[in-house]
Amino acid sequence: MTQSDYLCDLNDYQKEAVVSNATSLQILAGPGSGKTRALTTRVAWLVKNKDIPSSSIVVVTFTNKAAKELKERLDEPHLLGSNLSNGLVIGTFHSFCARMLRKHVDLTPLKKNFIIADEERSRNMVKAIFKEHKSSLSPQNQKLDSEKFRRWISQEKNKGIDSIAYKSLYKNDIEKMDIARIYCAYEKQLQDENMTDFDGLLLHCRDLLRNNSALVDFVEHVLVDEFQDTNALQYDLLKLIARAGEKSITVVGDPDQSIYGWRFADKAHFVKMTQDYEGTVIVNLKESYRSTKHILSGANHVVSKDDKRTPRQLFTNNNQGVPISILRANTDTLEGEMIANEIKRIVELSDGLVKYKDIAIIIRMNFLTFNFAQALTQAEIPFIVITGKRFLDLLEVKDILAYLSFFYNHRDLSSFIHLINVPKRGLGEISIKKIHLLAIEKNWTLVETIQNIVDKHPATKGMRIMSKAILELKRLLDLQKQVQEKLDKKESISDILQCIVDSIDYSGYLEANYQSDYQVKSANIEELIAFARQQDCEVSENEKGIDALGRFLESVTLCGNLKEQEEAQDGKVCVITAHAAKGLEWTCVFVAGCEQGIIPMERSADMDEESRVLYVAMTRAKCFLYCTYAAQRKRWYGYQQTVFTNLLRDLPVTDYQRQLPTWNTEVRFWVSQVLRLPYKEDGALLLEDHGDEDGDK
DNA sequence: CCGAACCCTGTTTTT
DNA sequence: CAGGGTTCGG
Repeated sequence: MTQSDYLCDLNDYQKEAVVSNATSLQILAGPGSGKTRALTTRVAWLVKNKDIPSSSIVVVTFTNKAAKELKERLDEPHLLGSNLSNGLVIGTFHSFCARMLRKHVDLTPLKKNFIIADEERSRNMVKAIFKEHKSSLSPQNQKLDSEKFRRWISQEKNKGIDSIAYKSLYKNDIEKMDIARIYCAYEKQLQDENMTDFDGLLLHCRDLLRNNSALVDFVEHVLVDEFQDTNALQYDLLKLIARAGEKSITVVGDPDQSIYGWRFADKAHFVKMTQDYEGTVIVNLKESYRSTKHILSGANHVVSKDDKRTPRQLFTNNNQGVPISILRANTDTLEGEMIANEIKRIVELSDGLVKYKDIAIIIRMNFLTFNFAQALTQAEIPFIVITGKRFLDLLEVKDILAYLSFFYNHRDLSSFIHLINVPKRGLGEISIKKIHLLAIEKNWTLVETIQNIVDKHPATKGMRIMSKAILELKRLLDLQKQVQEKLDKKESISDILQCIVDSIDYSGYLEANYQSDYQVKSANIEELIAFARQQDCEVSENEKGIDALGRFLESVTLCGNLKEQEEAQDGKVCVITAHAAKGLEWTCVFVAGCEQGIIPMERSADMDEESRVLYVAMTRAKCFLYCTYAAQRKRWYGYQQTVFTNLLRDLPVTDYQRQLPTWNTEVRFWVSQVLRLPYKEDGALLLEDHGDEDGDK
């Protein structure tokens, strides 16, 4: 078979990974070693050289962003081109599972039109259940808050233990039976409302595949991105999809970048995989193209704190660069100013090499954003804060989505509770409870129940609900019917949203309840409708109506950030958490707040993971890396003394400096080399139109 | 059922 | 200090 030209640009390690015939392959990819390139090229190779139809290839990622990026890369003509890539199954674990469950819903405990409960719903649900069961719990457990229980439940689910299994597993443990009771009640509630949560998608899908293995007959090869982030349940799922080695599996990842332990991810799955799949081949992408030697060496020092770690041989042929700048400020405000000043200096002195968009401030915790947002605003530096807050988590968006959700799934109690007093309708907890209980007793949906209450059905005799409230319920029903009609007529989701917003006079509600934020919130609603309109265009004719609504709700739950990506570049400095920054890179990076208690975080369960978080943050930098800290930081109120992080305290002296990097012709020259930008021999740069050096376009 | 007054706790990271 | 929770009085 002739070597195709798309393999030419690869280095030896990458090539070995791409063309491996192993049925079980691990690609260990350190920061900047061409992970995405190896993965996408391997997919192209499987299709083009091994004649595997693209529809038999499944690519799983953890984030929507990663899925999107892979898809875009594969669409490029020199890899697959959009023709060949079309049939690929590519998406997050959650979207893959959701797709399977919808398609084979009859084989699952879920009912048609099930919806996915996001975290807030799940939280509210557990909170309510906890409250209800509180008195019957052991004294210790009564003192805990519902959030603890939710986490325990989630943990069990991600271990693959469902409520029934949990109950029987711990039937002799009084403390754990408290959890079991809440777990079971929670699951029952989900089922009653025809819902499942994020974890449930995976768990249900596992059961589905376990009992119906033929459903994944179509799969020839499964590829997994960021494998270090897999938890036990996801690992089981992969095993089911790959039929435990019968089909081929390729995983790509980096144990050193495993920073999701708190979400039950376990990098030990790399080892487990070699045990579970005989003849697993491991390829190490040893060359890093991203950072200078100084940065790589400093980062390596940090991650090596973990003595249980297998050492790596990551090297770079990049320039030595300058030592990492470790900068101290007296207060957090001054830290912000210091960074702002340095950003200005870089942009000025780099002579066009480094622009605002090439700079990031990476932080460990979201509450630090405020500090830097303020400093950057004051310095008039354009910036964007990537909060990780999802668009759909905005209250105003949820208000409207609750209506949509309720009209889609008539058993959706949590949406009903959410929407019933937005705007105020004079129904309190008691009335809602009555409606809920009646619905359960008669096995009516909530919509049917309300209908019967309004119609004064004999069974509702004993219900004492205020006449004003009855009137409001009637109006709600009218809206529901109107929406149903629109769905039957297959009208677009955006029109339906608009109809809901108008009919409940939502802007009036916003105006009355939020004086200052009113306009922002209205704009967000506009944004939601615009997003729906965009989705409307992508839906095929025969899928309109109720199914389109289901798809819309699913995509909006599973993919929280609708807009952040595009905004990210655009000539702005980026303020971002280490977790959100994984997979990204900038010419210049400030890792801010390098203090004991912040990095490593005070009550982190796993200190080794903390060093990996810092490792990830540091390895985002290509040319310049600053680690900054403030001797005093505002905590909740008042200032607190801080100390420099232990993780960086013993960096070898050659690896850091306590001053700002110098800029001169020589520096600009090696920077242009590391960035792979065009230059002249004499060091004068050709900077016109070098385009987007991040290479992700 | 609602709002005002009061008490408490307490700052991760996110599909 | 703030935001969520609880209590109490209309």
